[in-house]
Amino acid sequence: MKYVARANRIKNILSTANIGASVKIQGWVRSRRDSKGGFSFLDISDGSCVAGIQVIADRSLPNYDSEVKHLTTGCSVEIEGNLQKSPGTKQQVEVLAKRINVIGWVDNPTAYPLQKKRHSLEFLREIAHLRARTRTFGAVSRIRNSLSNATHNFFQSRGFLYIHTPIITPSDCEGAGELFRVTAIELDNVPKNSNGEVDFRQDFFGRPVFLTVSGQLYAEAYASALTNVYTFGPTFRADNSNTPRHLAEFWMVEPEMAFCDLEGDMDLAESYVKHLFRSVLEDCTEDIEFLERLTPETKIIEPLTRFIDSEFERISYTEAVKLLEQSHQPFEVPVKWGTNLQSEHERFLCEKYFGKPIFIFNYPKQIKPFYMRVNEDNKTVAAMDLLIPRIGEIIGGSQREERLDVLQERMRELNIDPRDYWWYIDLRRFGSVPHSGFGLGFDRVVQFVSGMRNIRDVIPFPRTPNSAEL
RNA sequence: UCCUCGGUAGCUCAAUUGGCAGAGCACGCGGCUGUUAACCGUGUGGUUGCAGGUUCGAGUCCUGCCCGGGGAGCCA
Repeated sequence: MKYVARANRIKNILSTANIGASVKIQGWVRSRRDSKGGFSFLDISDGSCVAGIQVIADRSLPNYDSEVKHLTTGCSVEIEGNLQKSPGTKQQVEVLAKRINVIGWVDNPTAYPLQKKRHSLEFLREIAHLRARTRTFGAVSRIRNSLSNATHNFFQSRGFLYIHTPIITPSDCEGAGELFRVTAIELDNVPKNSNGEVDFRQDFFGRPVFLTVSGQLYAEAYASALTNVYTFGPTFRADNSNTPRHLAEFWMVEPEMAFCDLEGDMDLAESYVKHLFRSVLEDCTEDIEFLERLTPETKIIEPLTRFIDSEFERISYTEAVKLLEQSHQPFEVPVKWGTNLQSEHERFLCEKYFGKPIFIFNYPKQIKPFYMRVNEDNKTVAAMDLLIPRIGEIIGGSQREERLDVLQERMRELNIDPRDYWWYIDLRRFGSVPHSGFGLGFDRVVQFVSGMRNIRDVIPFPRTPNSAEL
């Protein structure tokens, strides 16, 4: 038997609903229900849409008693038949099977973890290799794909170049969290120098290297030649963060624009996020509706629509602090200019006070890294965060410090060795330009759009502290 | 990492004051004239997270550890 990648999948068969047409479907059995009439209903899914297709398997099929009656959830099948109008109320059309081939049995149905009933997300997380077969994870996967596609469409249509920044890097991108070390040294035979320290000169790269925590510094180099660029790749943080919003391996979209200031940065961020919302609403309507039905307490479509049609709020850090002070809310931690805003503060502003996505910009320079551009007041830097309800921060960005002397001064203040950043400093010596960029936590956007509570459920195989089982 | 709640059958959960470890679903078998969380009957299924302790007796109480959820911090 020959197999080819098929274009005509269940989604297409259901949407064209061509009564009488001869169809072939390949997929996995979601459930089998035996009718009183001596035939069976099969619910078949191939991951192309939320709905499965109903197949009528009559007892006149030659393998009805020997095979069809023994099909269980998870078996893979190939079915040929004719599309007919369904007398049932839950679907418009169904397939009257002429031939049912079982491709792969579930050899021990009791051991197959997925059942017809609803499973907890925590349980499904333990069987990440099978959870894509559920409606929920199918929907999330299609949404993730759509957002990914929309990302490229957005930047490509604006002339941004997609660049591939390195995954392995000697740079620790100051302030972006803990690093995973990459080494080819045999850990039971570590080379030491005369001081008893690990001798990285004997390692693969002849120096210490890490997995990237951000492509930003490299993107700056390319923006300083190609004007507008973006990266979209995996990012690694070894922070011991145990929250529903953090992954040790996540995906980040990082545009970087030459000749662009902080306001231009926020403008682009706003356009981009709205483009994502708009296109996923259109592209994955059924998936989003399905997920919203699953968790009715989490509204998705209404806020998405409202955010697309409204201006995101823009407020400076200093104004935000004032607002919080005047709010008379019973915060656990009091607001104080010069310190990081607490989650409760951000949530109040974003969810309660404004009720929509907000940019907070111009943060105190003492809580931000060396590369952010120092403002006129010499107290704040041109940084911005975009917060959205329910998720919190999805974007962190800034205008970069393009002035050589100011950059060097900042590095001295923060005790950063300029020799580690010689090439980054070079960019300020040779045709420096004002430039800006940001990083968008892609998985967090998927989380927001899908309504999933835990970020571990929007990436196929999540990596978190103490968890990389498969 | 800290705070907090939890871990009982393959899954979702119950078990009163410390007193015989249960139900639904799944799976097997039988039944049923179009089902769709199918239904009816019946059967299989347990080291109560792990290791100690208290007690005549521990799923239940105590100590330590492991794992999971929620919150916080760090961030995207």
